[in-house]
Amino acid sequence: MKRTLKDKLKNCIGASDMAIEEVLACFKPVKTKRNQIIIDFEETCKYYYFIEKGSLRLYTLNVEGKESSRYFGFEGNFCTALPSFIDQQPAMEYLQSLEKCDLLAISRADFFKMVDKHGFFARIYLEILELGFITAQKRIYGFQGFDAMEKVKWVINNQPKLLLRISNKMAASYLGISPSTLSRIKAKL
Amino acid sequence: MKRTLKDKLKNCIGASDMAIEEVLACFKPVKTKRNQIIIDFEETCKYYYFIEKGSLRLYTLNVEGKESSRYFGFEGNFCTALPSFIDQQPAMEYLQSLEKCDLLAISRADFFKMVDKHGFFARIYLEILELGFITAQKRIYGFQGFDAMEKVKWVINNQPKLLLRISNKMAASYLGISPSTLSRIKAKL
DNA sequence: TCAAAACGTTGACATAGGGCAGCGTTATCA
DNA sequence: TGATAACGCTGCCCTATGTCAACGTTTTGA
Repeated sequence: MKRTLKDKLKNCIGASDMAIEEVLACFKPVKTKRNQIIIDFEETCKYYYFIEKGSLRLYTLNVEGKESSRYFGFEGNFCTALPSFIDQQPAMEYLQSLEKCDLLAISRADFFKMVDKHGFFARIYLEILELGFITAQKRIYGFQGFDAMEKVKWVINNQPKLLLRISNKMAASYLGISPSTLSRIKAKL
Repeated sequence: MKRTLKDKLKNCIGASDMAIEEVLACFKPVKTKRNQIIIDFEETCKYYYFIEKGSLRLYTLNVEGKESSRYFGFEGNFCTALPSFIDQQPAMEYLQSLEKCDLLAISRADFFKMVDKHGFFARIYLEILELGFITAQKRIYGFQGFDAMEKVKWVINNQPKLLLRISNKMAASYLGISPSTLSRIKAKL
């Protein structure tokens, strides 16, 4: 049930068995259906999720109702509407399951309690932030001023799993191009 | 000389005068000319900079030599090629002064020493990362699938100082539109 | 297991915005 | 402070990509 998360924690330097058990105990199992909205647009995010099985997507809708995806999470990833989780404002985005998922949820209070109490968990949080920041910067540079073809190539190089596991429609909304354009580009390569 | 930084540190909760002095002592003054390259493309970033006076820009060049800007820092901001500072890879971007600047530089070693030693400084680092992450996410959502006009409006709302202090050319390279388009849009508003 | 809905692909068409050039204004630094 | 270079604005033209529609295929869940 918590196999994947436990393995992940065990790989941390300086994490005693007892500390790991204490952290693990904070995570409660949550099962979702396919296409279930886990965090709604107006909602304030209360949990951090770990994906034991399945996949999640973070996306938002612009004024005309067009989707824009910013993150896809798979087995072994942490995932939540982080800006909202951090400063407790309405998420202004959706967290959605793409398949049936086995998630593990930790409440915000428990999360920051563990961050304060256990150095190894604080380091996990720091690494999530560092990695999130770096990925976002790369994506900004990787997309800015490139045409559709180059963006697709960028994703193939930087997140090869993505185009394989995600529908065309969603990948297009991640790339910021229309599904037809993505389809045409795929045909050329 | 370190007036602005000192004031900033004094506003931190749980920062004793002694701890503040110890942190301050790690920052060495650096003066720059206008348009000086502070971190070069291939360089690995060794310092974190605090801006006492002046302004900085982070940008990169794509294959065709086109500029893409991702951050503008002003008085009171911290600024560095953070991805490179974190994982000690070549920056793949430039840090440039936009005016004569008074900077304060802390070495990577000292920086992380202070993060480990002083809770209040660790919190500053965490806040930089959290804010950087949140800003990057907002920018991704704010730019994705919007036309040039809407992007300009977005920046006016979210970073009002930017268009006032930055040249058209650089603002355009931040927005991912051409200077001519930015010019035309400004004429309409 | 099958009907209905969602999705992917492709063609025709429309358009936002890029590139370039010319001109006047502003900024730079020797 | 003045010569030179950089910048901002605007008109013209052109291309990449969005929109829409049609059609066949795949997926879904009752």
